[in-house]
Amino acid sequence: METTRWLASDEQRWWRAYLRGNRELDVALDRDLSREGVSLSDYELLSMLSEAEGRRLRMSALAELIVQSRSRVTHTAARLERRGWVRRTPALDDGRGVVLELTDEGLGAVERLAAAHVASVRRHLVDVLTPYQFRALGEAMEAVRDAYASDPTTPASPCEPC
Amino acid sequence: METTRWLASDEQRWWRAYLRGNRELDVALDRDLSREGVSLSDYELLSMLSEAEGRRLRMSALAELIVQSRSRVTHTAARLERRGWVRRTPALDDGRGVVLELTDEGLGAVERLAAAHVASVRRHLVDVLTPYQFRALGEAMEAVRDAYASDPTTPASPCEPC
DNA sequence: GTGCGGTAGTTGACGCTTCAACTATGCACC
DNA sequence: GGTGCATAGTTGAAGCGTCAACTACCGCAC
Repeated sequence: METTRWLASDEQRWWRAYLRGNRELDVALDRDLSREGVSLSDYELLSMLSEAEGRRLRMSALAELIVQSRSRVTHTAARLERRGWVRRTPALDDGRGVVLELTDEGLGAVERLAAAHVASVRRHLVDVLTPYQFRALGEAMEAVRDAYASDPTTPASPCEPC
Repeated sequence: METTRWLASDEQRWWRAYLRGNRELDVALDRDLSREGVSLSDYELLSMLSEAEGRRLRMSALAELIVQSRSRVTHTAARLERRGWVRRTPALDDGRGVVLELTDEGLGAVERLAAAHVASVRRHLVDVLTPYQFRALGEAMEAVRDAYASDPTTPASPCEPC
């Protein structure tokens, strides 16, 4: 057992800032969206669909895009289907697959929600940073995102040493 | 109704990077901790307690520190109490108050968890950034955090126009 | 010292997320 | 062409988080 490399005091400070800022941003965005009757994760799903070609995506592609389990996407899609915003159709090229499609009603909803959401993102994130800070934040998070993708312990890999 | 100021393409890109990177980091940290039998939010509560003077904190102080509702903290504390890691005692100076205290067993748990958690934070965040990037991330998130604190629509303010 | 509004914390019900088990299909190899 | 293993998606139960209602207490005003 090797000794732990603890965080230096600056590292600690930034890590804490990340934890708190992130949590607060999440709370604020979710609160703003919930006034419109959807959660942030509902919105993420809908907005990915709205941008997809033909406003349709495979369930698993959707799951990966929004970084959620397939099970969660199934449940969320079921809820959104009950609201008439989304429709499930079998995938033509793969008998196991399901394609989720945004209905016209769903598209209307996304468009309405998007305006509120963008304002919220601006208010709680973009506008509180200098353009330079925002860019630095974005680039750092790109590095985090890409590291995850190439992480061998990510669920995608079924067994470690193969 | 005013027209929406949409995100410019760079802004969009960084915002998306933030969303995904953040989600993936969350998933990774939570997965690593869950192997030790606790969730990230359990850990945050425990670690705040472990650093507090006398390893004790008022419920509401704890709630604010980890940016969670008092109700959630009550539930989490109840679960941790069942595991023998924390103890609830009445606050001496305020008949309404409850002080949550980390037990010796709880302290042992935090110390064990901390090593694993720090390694996880390093692996998924600190080590994938240059020191300069990490600092920029931390400073940006400090700005986000501080903006939230001074936001008049934050739950702290009981009524809007007063 | 009574009334009143505000704060601290809890509770239980409901809704969302997770997890493990399951069905069904695809794909490779013999 | 059948066996075996992987992938796609669903299901239901259990756990966690949220919300509104509730108790109990504080502190001030009168």
